[in-house]
Amino acid sequence: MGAGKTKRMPRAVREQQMLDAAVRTFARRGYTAASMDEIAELAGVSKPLVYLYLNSKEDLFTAVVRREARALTEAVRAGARPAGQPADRQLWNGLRAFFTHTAQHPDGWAVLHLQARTHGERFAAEVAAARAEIVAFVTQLIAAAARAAHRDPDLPEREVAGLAEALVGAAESLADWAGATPGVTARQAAATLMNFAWAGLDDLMRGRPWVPPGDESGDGAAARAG
Amino acid sequence: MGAGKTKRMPRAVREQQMLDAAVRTFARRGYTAASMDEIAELAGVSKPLVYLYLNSKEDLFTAVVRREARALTEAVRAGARPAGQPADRQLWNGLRAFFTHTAQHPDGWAVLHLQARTHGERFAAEVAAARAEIVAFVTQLIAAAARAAHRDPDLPEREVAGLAEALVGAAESLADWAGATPGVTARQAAATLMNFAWAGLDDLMRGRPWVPPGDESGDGAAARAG
Amino acid sequence: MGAGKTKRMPRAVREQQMLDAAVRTFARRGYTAASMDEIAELAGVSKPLVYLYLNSKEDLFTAVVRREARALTEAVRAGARPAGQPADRQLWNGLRAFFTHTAQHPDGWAVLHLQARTHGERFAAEVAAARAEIVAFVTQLIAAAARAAHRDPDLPEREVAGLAEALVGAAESLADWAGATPGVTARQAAATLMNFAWAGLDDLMRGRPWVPPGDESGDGAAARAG
Amino acid sequence: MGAGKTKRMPRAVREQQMLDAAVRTFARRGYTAASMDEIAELAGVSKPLVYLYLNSKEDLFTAVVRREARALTEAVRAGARPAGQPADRQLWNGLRAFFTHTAQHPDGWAVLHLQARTHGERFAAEVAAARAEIVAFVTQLIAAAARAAHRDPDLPEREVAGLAEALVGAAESLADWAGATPGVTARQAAATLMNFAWAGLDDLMRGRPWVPPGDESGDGAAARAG
DNA sequence: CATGAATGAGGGTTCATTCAT
DNA sequence: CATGAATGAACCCTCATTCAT
Repeated sequence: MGAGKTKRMPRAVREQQMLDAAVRTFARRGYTAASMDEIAELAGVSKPLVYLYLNSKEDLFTAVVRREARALTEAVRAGARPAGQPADRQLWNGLRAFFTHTAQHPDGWAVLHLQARTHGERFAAEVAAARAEIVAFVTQLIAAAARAAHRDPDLPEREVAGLAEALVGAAESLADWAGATPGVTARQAAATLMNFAWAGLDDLMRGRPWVPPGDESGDGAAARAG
Repeated sequence: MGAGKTKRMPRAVREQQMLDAAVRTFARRGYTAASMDEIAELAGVSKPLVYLYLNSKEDLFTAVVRREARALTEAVRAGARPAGQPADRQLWNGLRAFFTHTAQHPDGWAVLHLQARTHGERFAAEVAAARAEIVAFVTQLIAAAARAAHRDPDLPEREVAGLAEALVGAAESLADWAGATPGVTARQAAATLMNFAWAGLDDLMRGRPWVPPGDESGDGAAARAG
Repeated sequence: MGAGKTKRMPRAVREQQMLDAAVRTFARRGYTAASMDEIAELAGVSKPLVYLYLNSKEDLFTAVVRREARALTEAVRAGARPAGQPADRQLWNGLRAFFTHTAQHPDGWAVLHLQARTHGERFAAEVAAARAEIVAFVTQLIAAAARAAHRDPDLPEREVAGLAEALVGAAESLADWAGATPGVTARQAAATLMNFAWAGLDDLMRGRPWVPPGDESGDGAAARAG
Repeated sequence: MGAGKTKRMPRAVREQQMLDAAVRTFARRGYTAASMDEIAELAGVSKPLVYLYLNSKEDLFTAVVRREARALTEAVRAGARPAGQPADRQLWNGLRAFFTHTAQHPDGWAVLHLQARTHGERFAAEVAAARAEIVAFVTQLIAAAARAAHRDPDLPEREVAGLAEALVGAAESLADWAGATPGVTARQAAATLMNFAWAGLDDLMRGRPWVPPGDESGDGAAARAG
């Protein structure tokens, strides 16, 4: 019953183990400094097996990026469902899912946010596609909110794109911050960002925070927003 | 008197040439792919001289990061001066300086934002220190604004820190976006961010944008906000 | 009943299939570049079976060389039979058999002539043995011809050995040449070599070619010689 | 005065040392089995230096082949000069040069004759070009002899090509034989081949050998031909 | 200080080969 | 005997770094 060198596992399982080891190693060492030897050892297999299944360091990294990107976008999509709700509520739910996921998968987040963008066009394109998906989602939320407020004629497309970029960038930064600051929950990070983005600093200063909806799927207390 | 090999320049000048070549090479190739040979050649000096002045690749990269970080923080600080103005005005000026600087020094920005964070703790710490300085500045602006609105008792320190993080992250993201989107000026990026951060999406949707102050230090027309 | 995976063949048959695949692969890829995977796949068997029957890549190659060498010497011996005929006739028949065999088994010839001599002493020795056999046969033909012409006292043994070497080398070279030159038949190659070796260039120049015997075992017309 | 690690040699010298080591290693081990480590060690330098000067294993082998091929063809060309002499005399001189060179450079000969033809089209083409040059030379000699004997109308071009191939093949084979048989001189090998090729076996048997011209450049005694 | 010779150390990649099922 | 998981051992190649001239 000991866990001494478990052997002969099906390929799919071994592959996931390798990807797990790779995420961790790439996150900690960086793409270049991470050696295939280290990844193989951490995965508990020999190097040739890694090559047999994943072909090359580049392919391995691509597989890692793809897996982590998909997991993140899936989490956000699932969190923001269903589509019918008001824009701020969808955003609130999506952000909570985002911060929860990045908090639970810090290595994956580091690979996506730091490593994948700096080591070759191929990887950058992979992660850019996933990010574009999220930016598009936010863009659409903003446009929906504008429609709901009968505001669309005056918001040029590029301005909306800039706002979405700003919001996503703020979220990414807060994810790093929450990861580095002990005691900050996903809910708190989301609340801070909703206040910032939805209410704005001026309203915040005047004591008019954004108020989270009474949610039923949450983890207990309502977010303390300011 | 010919324009052949320029000779015998003071050490400080030679060093700046090396750093210039290094920024460019590190930005284009990435830290690992950049070779000392290429940097020396681009700087127009011999490789041993690079080692004599900068000691090692790691030290060279550190020097580059330090120089670029200092230049960026200096630019922002200078832009936000003098200290007495209203918080939104200081922020507006600081952001314009930030976007102007990143637009004019894309290689330096790439090194700081992409390379330095992904190649070892030492470099990451270096750039984190500079970033912390800017975050502190923004934090203090928000606190000042809160005080001005008699709001401080209810804004916990951590919340302010989170807001500052969000704002800085949004700015970084917009800097990338502006760099990649032709036709977006520093002023437009700053205006978009001020709208987003100061007025908030809800106000924006209702047609209540943040209005830039008639500025005297600016480069011409008032920002078109919204 | 279906034509699916043919099963349960006797060991001898399976082994020949493996050797067939191996000759082809070794000839096309070369000894080192040929992979056991490719050979097994081409043979339609699993890799472990190859190892079960042939032990190792080295043994497999040795078996291939041995089989092809034996086939070639057998063909030449059979062609030159019966022993009683005049030397030039035996040589003529043996050469025709040689060129016919190399033309019909180009992969085997390539393995023997190119691969086996360049990948280790062990293989070189194997093919050298077979070659020595043919050289010995030619040597004996020359000695017989000398005896028939009452010439032996003056032909030292080493000289005869050299002549046999020259003749065999010329044949090998012509086999390559015939294989690479479209339209050259085995009979023509043999005729060219008989002219060269038996008549000699000087006689050829003077219009005195060697004339092939009216043969009864041949494939039709008499050789056009010159 | 000891030969302890001589250092800092000019590039041209080091390159020749590397090529020397490479010829030897490639000849003994074969292209694939020869490791760059072994070559570097035999050359008395570190592996990176080999790569710095010769770029890659493939390039190194190409350089070796080119150098050895050029040396061989140069030797033959020089031996056969001047062009005005009778064909058999030119051939005789060329052959002596050929056997002398192959005897003095057995490793180079092995690389050209065995290794270069079996390890990739690129190398094969390189050596084929050199061989074609020699074949062309022989072809022209035969044609000249035919013209001198008023024999050209009846010797088709392909037949001449075949004869040249046969002669060159015989020479190659005799070079191997002479290299492997102690006591066989270049002169003896050349005499054997001249007898074989020029006089022909039939004449030889009848006691009519080809007689070497009284040469003045030779190494002493006249060739004992038969 | 330029030039260029020189290397230690390590990383990616590939096979022949074996064993459990 | 097929299948496919698994590895030991090498090999090619590169680069930061140093030293003599």
